[in-house]
Amino acid sequence: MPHPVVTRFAPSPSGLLHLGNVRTALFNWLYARRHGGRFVLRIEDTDRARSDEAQIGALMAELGWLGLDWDAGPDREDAAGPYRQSARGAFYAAAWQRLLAADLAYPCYCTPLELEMARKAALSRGEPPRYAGTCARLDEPGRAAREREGRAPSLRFRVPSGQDIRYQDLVRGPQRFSSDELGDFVIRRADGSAAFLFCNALDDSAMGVTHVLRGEDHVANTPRQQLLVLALGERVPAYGHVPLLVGTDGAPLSKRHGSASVADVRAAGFLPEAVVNLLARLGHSYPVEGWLEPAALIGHFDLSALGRAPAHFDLTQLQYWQKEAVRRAPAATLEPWARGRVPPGEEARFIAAVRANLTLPPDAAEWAHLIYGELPCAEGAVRTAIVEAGEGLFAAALAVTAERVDYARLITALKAATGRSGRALFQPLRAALTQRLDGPELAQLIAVIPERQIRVRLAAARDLASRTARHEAANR
RNA sequence: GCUCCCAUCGUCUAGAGGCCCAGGACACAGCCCUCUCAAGGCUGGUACGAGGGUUCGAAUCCCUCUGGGAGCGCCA
Repeated sequence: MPHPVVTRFAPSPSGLLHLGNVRTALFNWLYARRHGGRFVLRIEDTDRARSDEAQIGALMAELGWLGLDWDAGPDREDAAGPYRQSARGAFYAAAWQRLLAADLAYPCYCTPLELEMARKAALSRGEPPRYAGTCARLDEPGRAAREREGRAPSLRFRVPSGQDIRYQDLVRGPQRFSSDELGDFVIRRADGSAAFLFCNALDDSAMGVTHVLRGEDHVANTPRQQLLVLALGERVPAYGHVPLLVGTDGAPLSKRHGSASVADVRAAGFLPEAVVNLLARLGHSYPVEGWLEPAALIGHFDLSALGRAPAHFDLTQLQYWQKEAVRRAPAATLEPWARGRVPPGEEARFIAAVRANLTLPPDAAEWAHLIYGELPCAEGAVRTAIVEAGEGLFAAALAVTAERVDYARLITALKAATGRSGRALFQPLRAALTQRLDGPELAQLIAVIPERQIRVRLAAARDLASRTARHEAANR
């Protein structure tokens, strides 16, 4: 095994973990696991102002929640670390020195304002707004003069001219760029911090990353990063660019599409397995339909099955996978949905009774109320069902349940007493006991509704039916 | 403004010149099963963005248009 696969996820800890980002993280993870390789987590926190420890913790918690485990990362350091860029200053400084010494980089004294004006000017001339190379040929006196003006320089990489850069994109196939389309780019900001293009590429090489799957917004970065890595004499990883995730309307996925971040879907109560089953198929097709356990997700993952068109994230698809996930979830996963809403100790029995009717936690809350709560007076179709059945049914039911509640005994007795069966029997009973016409099997429900509530509800139904009957008789 | 990429049912997708008047899944509708809902089973409608080529033959190849996405930063 000459080249063990190493992939990575390199988020910047600013803001929430976006679904589009985790999808690329997932692809990298799947690819590494598929090939028995390593998956590493690197925190890109060079931009100090935008990062904080709490965010890093949250980010790791969310990845872990999804089941994406990493072999090395900020909490699992190894020889290739440190895995947070804020701790890699010395390493970057050494690289800048080497580039400077070889004249492959130069200080740039242009101010943000000057650059902005140059960009606008280029744009109005119909040219791409790339760096013009103003400081590229500055000699020592020129630099000294600018230093005296108090300008803090950034450091730019000197992009060679007239070079052809080609690479084989893992998902887009052969790519070709001319270095002349690339402006000299900043590798160290004026404040001394490392710029993305630079530290991202450098760290990938230093950490032995062999395959980089990332969003297609990085395609144009690839030739720059290759040039840079090559200039430093390091190894270049293979790159694959996956299309971005968009909302149902085709616009980039954002808040207004509902759930756009891992935090959102998690807060809504979606299970990680559901999220992963969906994400793994957005822009990637599996040869098998239906639910896949992590091992199968890994086993069937295939780079050549990655698509090149933007994929739409659709909440109704997530709902479907969620139902599948709930169906398979161990009781312990679902019990928290019940906690605090059902009598202590009843969680397991409650979940067992209603799980087929659950998709998200609010469903559990609703059923908990219908089962254990005080129900108001019946209305609408529920009321009609009760009234239509008549007082006798409920009176008989109360008689049979006076001592204890036994489902089989109750049904048998009611069939005998009323001559009713099937829908004519169950529907009014269901209506009286849950105030719903749909729901889990009655046997299941009766097993969890407290006996006292059963009698209260049956009595309420009986009274409602008799009151209505008298009322109608009086009106006649 | 310039450059690059993409384009099959509402959505996820299969399809790499004849196997496709386009297959599967989700969603939707109907039926069956069933005390109801869900699940399950069956059935149905809905798509190759448009126009030109190439070819005996095109969803598949080429061109134009249209639509979408991305990039051109001291943002990552």
